Amino acid sequence: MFENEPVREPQRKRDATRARIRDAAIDSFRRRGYEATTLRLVAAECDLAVGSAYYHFPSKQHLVQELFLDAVQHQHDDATAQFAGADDLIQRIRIAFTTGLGSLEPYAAHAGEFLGAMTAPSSPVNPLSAESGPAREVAIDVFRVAVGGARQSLPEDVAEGLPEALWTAYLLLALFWVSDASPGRERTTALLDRGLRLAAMLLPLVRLPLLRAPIREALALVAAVRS
Amino acid sequence: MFENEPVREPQRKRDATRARIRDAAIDSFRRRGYEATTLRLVAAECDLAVGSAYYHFPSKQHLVQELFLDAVQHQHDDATAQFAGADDLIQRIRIAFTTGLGSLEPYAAHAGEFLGAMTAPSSPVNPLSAESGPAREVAIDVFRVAVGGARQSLPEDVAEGLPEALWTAYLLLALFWVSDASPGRERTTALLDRGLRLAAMLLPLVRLPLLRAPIREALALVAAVRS
DNA sequence: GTCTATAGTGGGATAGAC
DNA sequence: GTCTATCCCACTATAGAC
Repeated sequence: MFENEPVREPQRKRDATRARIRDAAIDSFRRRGYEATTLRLVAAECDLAVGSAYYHFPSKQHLVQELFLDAVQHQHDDATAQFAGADDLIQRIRIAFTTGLGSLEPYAAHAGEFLGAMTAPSSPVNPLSAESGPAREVAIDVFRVAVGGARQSLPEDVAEGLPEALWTAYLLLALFWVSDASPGRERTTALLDRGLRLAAMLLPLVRLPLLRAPIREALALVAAVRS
Repeated sequence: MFENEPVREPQRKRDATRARIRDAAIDSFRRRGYEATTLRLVAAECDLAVGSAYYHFPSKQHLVQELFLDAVQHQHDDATAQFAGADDLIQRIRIAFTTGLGSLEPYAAHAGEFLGAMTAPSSPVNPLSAESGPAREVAIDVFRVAVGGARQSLPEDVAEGLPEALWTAYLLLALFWVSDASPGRERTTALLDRGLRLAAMLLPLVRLPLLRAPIREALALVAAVRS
């Protein structure tokens, strides 16, 4: 209230402990996956009691939230770096997708275990949940920059709806990626290639009068998914 | 080996017990949802011990499998009845979708809880898993009949790839439906309407030479998802 | 305000006796 | 085939130490 020190000191300690738990949990998620990561283990690796971990994070799923924030931050940084040398729309979209999947790569061995936590609508880790808002904003922004910085010009409604549509497509691709057991996840790469080739085919047709109505309808459909 | 009776009798008992557990579980899933359904409760409602339930079904998820088999059978029956009076392609596709969602309606209150069990790639309940094969075949067949019995004729490759593409779209619509909290799930209905309107718009364009390549690419993309 | 220690609940799943 | 007993987990409760 009247002094800074008594507040700031505990705050630093609080944050330091939080960070220790966070880092140990993320490390364990990478090495052991979601299910084999128990809060007993995480707490022990921090030399803390189980109750202390629960004091800082109300549930195991909230620790997964930290993982996603970390991953999306990496995606953002990697994409930003690669966007510098690319002005073609399709190429920039590819960068947005591949950096996203790249940020999940450390968890690839156990990726499927996280889906259960992610898909429950009541889960804080659900990509559409309020608690996932910050991570979601960063992710969508990557797609906004990808579209906005491209050399090609798009009809206004397409340019506006496209980033969210791409983010939705990215979630679905990640869903596929998780189940992809092919060597080097080549099936996911092939699927992405096909999607981008399709996009490249549709790009020149986007101003065709005959296709205006279907395109508007398709955009409205994607917009209806999030609203 | 050498007689029928000693084999057949236990077989009947075995099936009867299995059916009791199955029905009690499905009933509990409807009333209590996935999480609140415990095998202790289900076993108690069958006057059995927990271990006995596990003797017949190796996991809770295998009981969800029974639920899906039951639901898809209802979809199949309802759709078959309604197909009799409809020969328009779009209308038949609508029937396939609405009967599918209708078969899930009894579980609507707790639908989200099942997603976690469904999306884990290792889960037997995953729609793409080997164990889900029987349920999947019935479901895809509904879409095959919907397309095959329509008055409109389609290019051969479209007619062949469309049923699986529609089934995939149905899974995605169900994914949306699960999270749809709008009154009467009207957002899901609106989404389906939009999708069908889009399909109706594209239908007359399907033989347009300019669109042959993108359409083939789109079908190949969906086919790549299952393979 | 931060953390520990401890004990407990109830759930999925399993082992082994009968 | 069925049971009882048991394991390990996420999570909660609480009382008190620093």
